[in-house]
Amino acid sequence: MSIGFAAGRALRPTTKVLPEHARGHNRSLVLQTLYALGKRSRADIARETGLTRVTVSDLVAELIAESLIIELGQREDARPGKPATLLDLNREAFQIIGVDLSAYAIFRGAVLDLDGQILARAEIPLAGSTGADATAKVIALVRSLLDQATLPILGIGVGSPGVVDLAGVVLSAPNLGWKGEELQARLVAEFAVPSLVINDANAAALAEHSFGDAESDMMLVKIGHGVGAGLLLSGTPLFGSRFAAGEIGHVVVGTDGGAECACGKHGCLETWLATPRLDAALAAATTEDEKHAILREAGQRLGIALAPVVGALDLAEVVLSGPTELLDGTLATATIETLRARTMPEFHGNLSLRMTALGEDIVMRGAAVVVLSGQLGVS
Amino acid sequence: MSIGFAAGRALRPTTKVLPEHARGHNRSLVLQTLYALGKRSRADIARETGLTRVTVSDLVAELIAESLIIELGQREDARPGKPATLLDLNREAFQIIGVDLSAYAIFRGAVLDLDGQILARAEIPLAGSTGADATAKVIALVRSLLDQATLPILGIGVGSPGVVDLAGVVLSAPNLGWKGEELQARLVAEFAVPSLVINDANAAALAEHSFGDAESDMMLVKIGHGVGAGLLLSGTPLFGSRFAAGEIGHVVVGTDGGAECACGKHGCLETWLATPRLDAALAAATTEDEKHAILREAGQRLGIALAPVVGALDLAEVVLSGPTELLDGTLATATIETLRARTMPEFHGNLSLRMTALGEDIVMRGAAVVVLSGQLGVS
DNA sequence: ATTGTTAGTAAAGCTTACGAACAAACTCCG
DNA sequence: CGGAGTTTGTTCGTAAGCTTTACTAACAAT
Repeated sequence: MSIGFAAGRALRPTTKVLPEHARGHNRSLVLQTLYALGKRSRADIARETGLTRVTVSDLVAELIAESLIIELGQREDARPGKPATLLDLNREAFQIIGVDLSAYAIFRGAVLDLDGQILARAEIPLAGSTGADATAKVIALVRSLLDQATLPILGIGVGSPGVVDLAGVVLSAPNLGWKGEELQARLVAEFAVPSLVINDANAAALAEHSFGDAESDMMLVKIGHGVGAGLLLSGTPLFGSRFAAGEIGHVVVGTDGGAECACGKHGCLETWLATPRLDAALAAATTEDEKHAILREAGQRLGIALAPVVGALDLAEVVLSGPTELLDGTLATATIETLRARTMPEFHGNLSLRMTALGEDIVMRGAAVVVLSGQLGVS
Repeated sequence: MSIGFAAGRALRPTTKVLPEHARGHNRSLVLQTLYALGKRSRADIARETGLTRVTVSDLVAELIAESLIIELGQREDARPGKPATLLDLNREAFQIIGVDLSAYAIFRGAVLDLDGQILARAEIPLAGSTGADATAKVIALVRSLLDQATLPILGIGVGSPGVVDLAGVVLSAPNLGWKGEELQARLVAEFAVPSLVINDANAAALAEHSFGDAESDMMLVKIGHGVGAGLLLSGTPLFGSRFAAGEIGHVVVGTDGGAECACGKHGCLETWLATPRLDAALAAATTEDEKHAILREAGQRLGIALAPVVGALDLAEVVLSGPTELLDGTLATATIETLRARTMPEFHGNLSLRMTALGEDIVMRGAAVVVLSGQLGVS
């Protein structure tokens, strides 16, 4: 009496599932195996997935016909039995457009290969554009990237600030003046290419998971002009009941006041950590000790705000993304110390906090992951 | 190129899926429809699930053969066409054992019907038992409940305090002296009945979702001798990377010290909210104003701790479970006011906080939900 | 009585995955 | 060198699952 597909506890079923859906799943499973583990024979894939060689051969034939997989010739090493024919994702067949709308005053984008490597870049200054003008700049940026692509495009991925729903509608992005902007639909209409729009911090979290060997339960805190977070739970991004998960910039920290925020409250996380505020405070400081104290305070505030989240979600890992010169060092150290001091050591002793190694490209690469995941079921 | 079964974003596939799994899913879908919506004809179910009448008939025949569904006879109301044969879950066919190990100094249990109604109760004083003795008392309690059951048992559900993994091993429950206690396996070995052990707060959250019309993204905060939480995200309980999700009792609250906790830290959530502490503080208070202030303070502390969690997860609802005389009123009011003041009104303005209506039976009923969900895919 | 509608079933067909069996191609070892 | 054993990948036939099509049964409306 086995129910549902989730391991562990059963999910409440909500929609019918047909055998063809199961096939789609198994198809992705084959792609996933090749994507993650590299060159493999059909028999290897069968062993790793639990499917039979027959079924794998069938799926592989279909995928070869679609040019998603290629045969690489026979395996070299000498061993008994008929030599295996190696397969791999056809990594030379497609490219991906990744776009990052979260930087200050500039939209950035890149052409990436299926492994997430950046092949070409483009950017366009925002120059104060909002609303429809900002949308036009996104379109222009994507167009210039498509010109630079040298292979067919698997899809367009966009990491946008603000609240983004599952249909890629930017429900709210104050800085860009968007409210209910149907960006994903617009991209599909404009370019007739599969397009996916997702929140910037969620994209970053996915990038860190795919390319930065992050754990499956992690939180990525993105610090820039604003402060936001992306949450990965069991490897899946969390969207929240109103698609506003991770919007922690305006959560009040501590019980002792704090500076006034643009939102009207006092002591929001952003008042402690947004880079303009930090830069200003550091510029006003005269001694190294003062600067040190400012960064320590900021790190502690972040730790105070994150402690309940880390505890409630039992997170294994927190990753910071933002200007290294501000975050790495004193600030990060203060954050992890505060986090450890305010949570259960038994449960969270091996909690780790680190900077992302993906730098400024994290959102673009995360946008590429969204495309890979959405189009191939791979990540 | 549709991938995966999750709506919205694709999941990374991890295991093969066969047509028979799809059938299990659709089977649950039929049961779920009858469970949630009540009496229905085959044709009704077909319309609601999207499956064809043929497939529904086939599944129903199988379920009738297993006595999980019964035919109730023809629909009464007059309308054109052949009269429909109404079906329903065979609610008289099975009963469920639900056990709550989270109360102070006592284990409680009940025999429940498939609708979660309590048919009989039993309890056994803990009398200081820990370790194997405590386990023996669980077994004894279940045995006495099985004696009271009047129908075959669908399964045994247990809500245990502490950290419980997906195999029903209580990894850690300090008050019961359990460390790696394989309670679920023990119950199966002892009674040869499907058994499921889950964390008490998670069970409570599931009960609130199934019987207390809670939203799908909610947090249930359980306040008693300790403080813990159960999180439901898209209707699914969150377990966390080390199965310790919801363990917020020892998260430090605020930036202004606080009483010393049994864990060694100062200002843990439990030092503000655990019922023995609250009772003691209230007993020491002389005036009504003082008592009011104590409850206000406790509520505010809870709000301070929950605000980052509510913000990060974009929760729509927080439910409190525990002694009504302490929680309902001043404390709950202070909590929701604090929560609102410390989160984004745009996103969380319609956040609601309320007491559970399920009272002391919440964990037992949640344990029953776990059985229903695990055995039938229904909840 | 005729017409039209609804419920449920039967038959046939398609898709998907599986197991059995086999040919090809290799290594190993006497 | 040549047989034995191993491994790969394919072919063939089968079982399971859902769909479409077509049917019968049973009713209301006219």
